[in-house]
Order: sequence, then structure tokens, then C-alpha cells
Amino acid sequence: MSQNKNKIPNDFQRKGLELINSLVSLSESVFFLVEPDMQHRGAVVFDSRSDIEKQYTTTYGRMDPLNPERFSDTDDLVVTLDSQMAAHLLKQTIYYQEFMVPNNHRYVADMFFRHEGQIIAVLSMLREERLGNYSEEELQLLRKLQPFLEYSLKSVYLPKRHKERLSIYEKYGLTERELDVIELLLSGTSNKEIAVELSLGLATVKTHLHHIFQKTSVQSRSELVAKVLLDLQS
Amino acid sequence: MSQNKNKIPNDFQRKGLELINSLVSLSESVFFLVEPDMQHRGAVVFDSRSDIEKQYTTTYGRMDPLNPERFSDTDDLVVTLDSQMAAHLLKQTIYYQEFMVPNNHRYVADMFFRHEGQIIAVLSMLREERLGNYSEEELQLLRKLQPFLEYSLKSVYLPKRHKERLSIYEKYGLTERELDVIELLLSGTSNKEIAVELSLGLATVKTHLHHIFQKTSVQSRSELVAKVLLDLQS
DNA sequence: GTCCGGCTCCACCTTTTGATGGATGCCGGT
DNA sequence: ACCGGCATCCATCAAAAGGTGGAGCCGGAC
Repeated sequence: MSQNKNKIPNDFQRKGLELINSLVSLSESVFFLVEPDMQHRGAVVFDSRSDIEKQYTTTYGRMDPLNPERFSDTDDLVVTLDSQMAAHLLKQTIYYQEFMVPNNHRYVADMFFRHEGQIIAVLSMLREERLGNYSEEELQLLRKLQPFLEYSLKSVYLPKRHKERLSIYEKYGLTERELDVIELLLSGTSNKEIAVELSLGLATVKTHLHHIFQKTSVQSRSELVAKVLLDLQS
Repeated sequence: MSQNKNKIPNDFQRKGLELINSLVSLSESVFFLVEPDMQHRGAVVFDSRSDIEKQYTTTYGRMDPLNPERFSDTDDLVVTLDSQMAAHLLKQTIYYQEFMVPNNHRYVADMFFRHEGQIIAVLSMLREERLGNYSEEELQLLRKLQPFLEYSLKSVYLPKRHKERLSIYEKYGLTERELDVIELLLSGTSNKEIAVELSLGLATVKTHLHHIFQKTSVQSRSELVAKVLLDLQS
């Protein structure tokens, strides 16, 4: 229904999705970052129920024929599911039966973004049956879009994110993990959501948070958000 | 001990206090706005326990010989307590005995800021006995500082505050009272503190907040802070 | 090897927040 | 005179957040 219901920053991902969706018909699309350890991060979903992403992350991601781990060594810009596997074989897989069918997906194309050979982000485009498969023209268009998106991602978004983490680190001496937590916190994410996003226990999130509160001398998450957001913009 | 422990924006007040404290010796100082209904608002305290301000607001403010209500019709820039009342009389007052003595205050000078004849803010300067009374030279210095502080207050800080309220109002259609609440919320204030600051019941704060959440479509205060703060800076 | 910091998790508890469904008085417009 | 929006307040409940004092594991420093 509505555009999406996602976290506040990640503007880059949202704008990118808007662009793609304005150029090709999709029933759904997802833009996520890939950490060096291949964990997905900060998924922004366009036009979709949000629990689908959790499903994917927890259970089905590892079965995905388009899992970015399988494309680290290639230099494909855009890959369709059907190019990887014959339709009749695909339809026999658990991945197709238990994940794609229930979510009404039939055709998939993934756009990969790389840095020094490593995949750092993926823009996943999903179509239900009635939209038909991606045409060669559409794939060509997508492949032309990829370089600029990759350029922006690497020259604008990632440096900005890195700069913010660095700035917080320098000011408050937070550890890497605490920075992961505060980054999500600053976009208004709840403890439970942070736990899911970082694959942590709720207790662990609270512990990190407690340390963050001490290091920044605040008494609550909203005071923290207010304080740090003002720090960052000045 | 530490500089102060106050709410995040109010930078103007803090900077003003820093200036004053760098020029004259004070044991404590407070900068607050005065609403049209003469309620004090957004007090920023320099070097002090913070509950003193609550004490003043709830109980002793109305007895204060330097209460701004008494100076609406004057054009005094800086007024000392001793200029209003002979020392031996002052020492007999409940205000002196129950408020000033326990808080270790002896000398007071208030700097008033007016707009169209109405007092809109007060910078209150407090000294313990050992610092001695304000000298005529110090008062002259303070009277020279007043015009620039008043200029900055009226030309920079208040318009900025007004602009922010207006911008939030236009975007989300909040009511006046809801704007009061969100303003404090955005500086990381808890519900209880908001209730005290606005002289409201906790229940009322929650009600306003609930309405704000609906109008801004967020599910929690920290998400609201993140969202609105980003709105404002862009 | 030992020690320490960082990361993870746990149980237990209190406080705060948020949701719900009321109630009242006020004011301004129709 | 009535209605709607606003502001105020209430009780009750559930969920989330936060504090405390642990524990185990790891990897690097000493």
C-alpha cells in the first residue's frame, strides 16, 4: 500500500528503489547492504509487508540461488533467477516452494554492487507471475543504471555513514558493536528490532545500550537520539 | 560540578550563561523564557543542582521580589535584589529564609529581556555570601551586555524556535499544546519532566503524545525524535 | 600463561512508555 | 443551542525500556 514503512535514514536505498520502480514494473523490491562477513544489513523494502525480509534473512536466504555469496567472484551487474536455473528445476526447490510461492514471487533479478571485488550491496527486484519475466531490454536498462547507482553508493552514501560512525566513535569512544547499535537507534529503531537486525539477543542489545548511555551520559534512548543527532549535524 | 545537566537545544541560553559567567563571578545562574501568561519556560541552569529550579517554580517564584511580573512596566535592564529591599527587611522574608538561605544564595541580580514592553526572558544571577554584592562597575558591565543579548534572543533564537514550531505544525497539523510537548520531546525530555515543565498531569502528557504519534505516524518517542529532527534540518 | 576488553547472553526487577476508553470544561462557529 | 476540536485529567493494562549483577567465550597484550 503505502510507499514503505522503513527506518529513517537509508534515504539512499529508498531513492534508489524509487528510481528502479519508476522504470520497471515490480511487485516488490529490496535494497540491502552486505557486510564483509556476508551478513545483510539495513534492508529497505519497497512496497511490501516487512516480515518477508525477516523470513528471508532467518531461513531462506542461504538457499537463494541468487545469494550474493555465489556472485562474489563474477562481475555480473544484474542477474535473473531464470538465468541461473531452468524453470522446471527451480520449481522443485524448497526455496521456490516455501519462500517464493507463498510470497507470490515468480521472477527475480538482482543488481549487485561491488567494492574491490567484494559485493557490498544488492538491489533485489521481484515480480509476480502476471508481470512476466524480465525482458532483455529491461535487463539492459538495469545494467546501464547499475554503474551510477554503484558510484553514488560508494562515493556518497557509504562515506557519509562511515563518517558518522567515526565522528561518534571519536566523541564517545564507542566500540564497533556499540556503533552498530547506536546507528540503528538513531533511526528510531526499537530494541527488539535492533536485536533482529543485528542477530543479537534482546539482552545483548540492552547491555550495549546501557554502555552507550554511560559513555554518552544520557538517561534514555530519546535523549540520546536528540543529543547525537544534534552533534552530527553541527 | 559539571557545566550543567540540561536539555539539549537551548543552546542560546547556555551560551549566554557562559558569557556572563566568564565576566562576573557567580555561584549560580539561570536563563529562562517567560511566556505571555508569565509562566517560566525552558530554564537552563548553569552550575547547579537542577531541582532548585523546580522548587522555585512551584513554590517560591511568586514571592520573589525580582519576579518579572513586577518589572513589566519598568525599563530596567538589570536589577539587584538589594536595590528593591533593604537588607534587614529582606532577611525577614519567607523567600529569603526558606529559599535563598537553604540554597546558599545571598545576592541576586536579574537581567530582563523585553519585547514590545512585555518581559520575554530573564537571566538570573546568584551569588553566595562570600562573593559579595554586585559592584556598580559589574552592574554597568551587565547593562552594556543586555542589549546585544536581547538582540540575539529576539532576532536569532526566538525566530528559530518559532520557525521550527511552524514547520512542524505545517507538516503534521499539531495543536499549540502538542507543539509545546513535542518541543520538549525533541530535546530528549521524559514524560514526567514534560509534565513538570508544562505544569500538566502525566496522563495529559501521554494523551498529547499519543495524538502526536498518530499524526506523525510513528510508534515510539525515539522514532519521533529521529524523524522530526531530520525533517527540521533539511 | 594470565589478564583484560569486548561481545554475547541470562535472570530479575523497577520504571517508563504507550494504548485504550473513558470524562469534563471551554470556546468558537453554525 | 448544539457540535467539534482542544485541553485537561483519570484508571487500567500491556509492553518496552532500563538497571543490576552476574556468566562464558575469545583474542590480543603483557
